[in-house]
Amino acid sequence: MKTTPRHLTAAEKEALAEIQRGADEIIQETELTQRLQRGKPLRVKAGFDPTAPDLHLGHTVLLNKMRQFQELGHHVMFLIGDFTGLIGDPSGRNVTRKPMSTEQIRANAETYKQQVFKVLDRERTEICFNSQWCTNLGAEGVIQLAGKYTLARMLEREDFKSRFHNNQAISVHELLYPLVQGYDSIAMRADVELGGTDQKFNLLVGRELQKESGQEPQIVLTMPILEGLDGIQKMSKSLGNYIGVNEPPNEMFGKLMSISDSLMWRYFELLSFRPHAQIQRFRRDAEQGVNPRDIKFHLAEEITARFHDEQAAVRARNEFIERFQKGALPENMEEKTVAAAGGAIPIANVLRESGLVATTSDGVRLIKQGAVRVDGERISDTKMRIPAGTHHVYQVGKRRVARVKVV
RNA sequence: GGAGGGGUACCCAAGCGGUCAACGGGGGCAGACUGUAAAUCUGCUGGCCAUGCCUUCGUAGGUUCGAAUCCUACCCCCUCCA
Repeated sequence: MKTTPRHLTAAEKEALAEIQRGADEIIQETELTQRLQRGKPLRVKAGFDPTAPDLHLGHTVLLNKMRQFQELGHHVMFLIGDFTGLIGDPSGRNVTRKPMSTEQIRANAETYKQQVFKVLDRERTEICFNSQWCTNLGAEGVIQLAGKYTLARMLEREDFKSRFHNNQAISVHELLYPLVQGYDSIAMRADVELGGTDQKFNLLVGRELQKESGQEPQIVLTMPILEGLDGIQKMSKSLGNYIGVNEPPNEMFGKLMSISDSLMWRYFELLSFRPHAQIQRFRRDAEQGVNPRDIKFHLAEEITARFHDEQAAVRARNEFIERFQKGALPENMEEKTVAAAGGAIPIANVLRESGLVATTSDGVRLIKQGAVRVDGERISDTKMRIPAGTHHVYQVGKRRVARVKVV
């Protein structure tokens, strides 16, 4: 039975637009508008696997959306899947995931908490652990839960389906994952659940289970998966194409500046809090010949300020300009001391021991390629020896610099 | 349980007695060009006490002057049949 739709007020329209921003899919949008019109704060759930203790910008896409809900006055629940962590989310996997130990999960949950409040409002966030209600489910509860879903429906899920067809193992407990996640929605009485597009199936199971238990089904809102620095693969730590929320300002700023122009718009869309109109204006500026680099500065500064502060961001920008546009040396260079055994030490060893290169062989290679400078002077002699008692600035490529004292 | 195929450097993938520290591609790094971008071109992409030496081709042995390449055993993965 549907309530007759009435026109949205201006404020409601604005709120809806805000919620829609960047979202991949909203199921069902009409349900969302209806619930918004009731004027009651929505209970918004987002679950996190306690497997990735170090958050990167990819994770923050979801956090940003949660933040938006907070600012619109809704109740945001940050769920740490400490119980489901015992199963391991099979989403997007082609192999069974190894379950984690309880200690690991607890430790990871702690690091999560420390990091998420750089985006979320601490005062308005409820942190939940699903072990709270899942532990008491018991064998009986699990069986009841399992009775609400069928194997055929489980196999609708792409990763299960392909594993099944390819004769790859699917452990029975993996089938429980979506069910337990759905049970969380019931326990939390979620109005909305947020997740990445890869979570769509799990989120939909939540809807189904809520319906069965007599609750209004949650609205599912999926966010796109953020591409990493390469602009192609998803941002992930293991691929090394990420920006960690705990990285120092210069690193963060520099990495953001290194992304391609097209990726910049994607980052604006998913990571920036700027009003949409302003981003549109940036786009027009770029089309009219404004150097995209200068627009990227705004992005890099905004993001760096979010995870550090405005001052740090400004400093990072200035240093970036000094270093890479003007070619100056960084202000705070690392100071290293290297011991020369017999009064002098080969340059490749200086590079290795000061951490500028990984191995002496690598150092030798880089010297041959003209990547090494000492006090700004390019070095070509791979066998050059550095005498003790000297203090020089060593550079390898554009990014690696250190002041090294040889003793 | 039966039959067959395969495990090579970060990943994919050649090689099947010496010329192999191992073709090629991807990725990465560096140089040129630039806006630390993209695109493009070029080089590099085991280690070290460095014109030489040492260790790598699933693991352990063996044959040989010499093995990633041949033999034996073991471990792991895949395909087909039951």
